[in-house]
Amino acid sequence: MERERSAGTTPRRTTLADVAAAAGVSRALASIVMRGAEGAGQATRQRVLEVARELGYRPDSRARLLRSSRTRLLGVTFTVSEPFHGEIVESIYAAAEAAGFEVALSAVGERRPESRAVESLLDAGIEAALMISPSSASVELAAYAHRVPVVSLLSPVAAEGVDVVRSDDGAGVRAAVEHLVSLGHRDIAHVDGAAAVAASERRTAYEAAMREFGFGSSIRVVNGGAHEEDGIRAAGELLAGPPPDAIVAFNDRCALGVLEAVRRAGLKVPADLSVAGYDDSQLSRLSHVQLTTVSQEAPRLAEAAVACAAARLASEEPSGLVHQPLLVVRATTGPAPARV
Amino acid sequence: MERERSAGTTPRRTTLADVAAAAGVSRALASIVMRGAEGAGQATRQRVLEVARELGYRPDSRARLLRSSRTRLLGVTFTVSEPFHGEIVESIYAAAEAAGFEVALSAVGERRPESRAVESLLDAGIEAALMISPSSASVELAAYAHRVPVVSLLSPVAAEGVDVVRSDDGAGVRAAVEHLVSLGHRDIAHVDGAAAVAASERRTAYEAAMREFGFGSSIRVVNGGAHEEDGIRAAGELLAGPPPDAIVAFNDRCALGVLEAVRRAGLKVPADLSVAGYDDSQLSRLSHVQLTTVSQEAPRLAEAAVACAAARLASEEPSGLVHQPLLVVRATTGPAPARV
DNA sequence: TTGAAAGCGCTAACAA
DNA sequence: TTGTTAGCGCTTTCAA
Repeated sequence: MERERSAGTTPRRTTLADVAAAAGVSRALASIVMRGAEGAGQATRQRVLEVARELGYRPDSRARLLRSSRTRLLGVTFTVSEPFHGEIVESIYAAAEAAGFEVALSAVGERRPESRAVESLLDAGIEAALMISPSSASVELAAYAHRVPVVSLLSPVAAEGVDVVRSDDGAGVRAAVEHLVSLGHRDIAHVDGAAAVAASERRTAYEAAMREFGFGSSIRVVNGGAHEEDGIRAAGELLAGPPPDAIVAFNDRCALGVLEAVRRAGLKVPADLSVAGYDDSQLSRLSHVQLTTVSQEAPRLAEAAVACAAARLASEEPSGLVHQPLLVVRATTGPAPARV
Repeated sequence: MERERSAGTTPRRTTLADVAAAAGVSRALASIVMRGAEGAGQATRQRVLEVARELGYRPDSRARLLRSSRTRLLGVTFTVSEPFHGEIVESIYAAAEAAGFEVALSAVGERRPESRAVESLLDAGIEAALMISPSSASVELAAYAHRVPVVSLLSPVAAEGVDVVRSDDGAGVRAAVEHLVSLGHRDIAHVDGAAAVAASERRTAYEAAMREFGFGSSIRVVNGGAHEEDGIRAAGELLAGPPPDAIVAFNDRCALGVLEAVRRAGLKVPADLSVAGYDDSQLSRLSHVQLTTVSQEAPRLAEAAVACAAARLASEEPSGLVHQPLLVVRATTGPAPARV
């Protein structure tokens, strides 16, 4: 079965020149119309647009990208195996579109280092890079930032010229602890994120909050991590001794592991023990999970990141880089059990 | 703080012309060397490469894409909220690189229809499109296929000119059923995928396998879906009456829901009831899940898809489009309980 | 083996 | 308001 597009027969794609010719105007004018730029009369505009639609014209992004100084293209690096990154990516598309930007995606994975992901975006002509949880060293990030504005999402890296958009983890953790305290819990433990991004900030905030509420003496931090396995292991350690009243986990995936271990140990959640996560990921919203967690509000984070990039491109100072997280109370936290 | 890249100061990126000039050759020759094409002497090649490295030259993909007829760019559409898609994407990067292709990603999401995802790739100059679980109608797919070779991954769509790369779901489900039968199970139920892609094929295969093993009379299909919630709901229905020996779920996420409901009903897995999933997703591999499942082997699927696209581009007939899945036995299936 | 010339499809100065 | 003229950085004939 021969296809239309097979060797030789390829029906050339409609170009701007075709549209211009059919509408009886110059290419430049057609370009102005297609871009919605000013400099064309009402009548012409109508006609060109009409013709373009009839011919099924679509601008060639390669040519556009090559030629224009303002590509209005935003590069995004994300880790393909992180569900929360996916949520942010989706929101970035929406925010970018609203702000008149296109989006170029580049995945980071086990066999695809972040450096390659960024380089390929740079080669593609992005105007700014949004990096979700960047893992590159500060010097590398600074080098990228030397080329285009770089916005780090989620991770509070300190690199010259890199803007950090994130939610206030300290406030988020504090809110979780406060919520548990208000439910009567005292012996609140923390399963931390170990070497994960933002782990130390959350750990510190947990300790500060415990002291603030007068439970400095019951501070208990266990080495955890960012994934389910880590939560299970950490909770295992925690339950080897007398169980705490409640556990604040580094993130949702970790919290899921904690929940699993806690239930496996025969304890009821939240009757015997409350658990809180962090991220408000889709996982936490599942009907059988109903995890109390802290939302970073992906859509707003994405908006802030896009706005930040836009500001830098307009040589303005970005604002609203730190966003206040939101406690989402679901079913894994409840009143503390009556004390002995 | 002024940045180097701020207004006016932008240090022009090194171009091929710079490299050519520095190496004392023509742009054309430098291009040949950079592409690794033939037509340059050993010495020249060395020198040009050296100079390029010194100057930190990186080819501009926009220009390259615009000019060359063979862009060697593969477009990939995927759904950002589907973990399994992510696994495939990662494997596609590896397979594409091995085959000398670049990859352009375009996400499909709730607010970003597949049509937009594909169109943007087309505008970017892709040579072929790999669509993971495409949801577009046949006519649309056929229209895309009219422009570039289109490969559908996972979903067995029937559209003119679209190649389907997938694993043999029938064989996979049959293997799961056979496994359960060999463990002594008879009353094996199926929670199907409802309207999900490939659901009907798996359902049919389940029924066929049950008949094949002589348990046609205990065929039991419950309306499920592709996500955890669906599994919970379906298992709830199933457990309203006398529970089956084993359950084969549409996919892993559904199986996770089934597991949850089963355990909530006080049954032990696999002591009281065995559960099998489909996909061998990362979820299924988690230490506390250890789900018996059927692997579609993402890396091999990705390789096959890339090979298929490459074949089409070379005007050859693709082969190896249907891949044999692999049963992965973990901890959620075990011997049938002793019968009454 | 090398180089000169001609564009890919588009945008951006400028002039009319 | 419109059209003309130059390219963006690269690849691709074609001739030397």
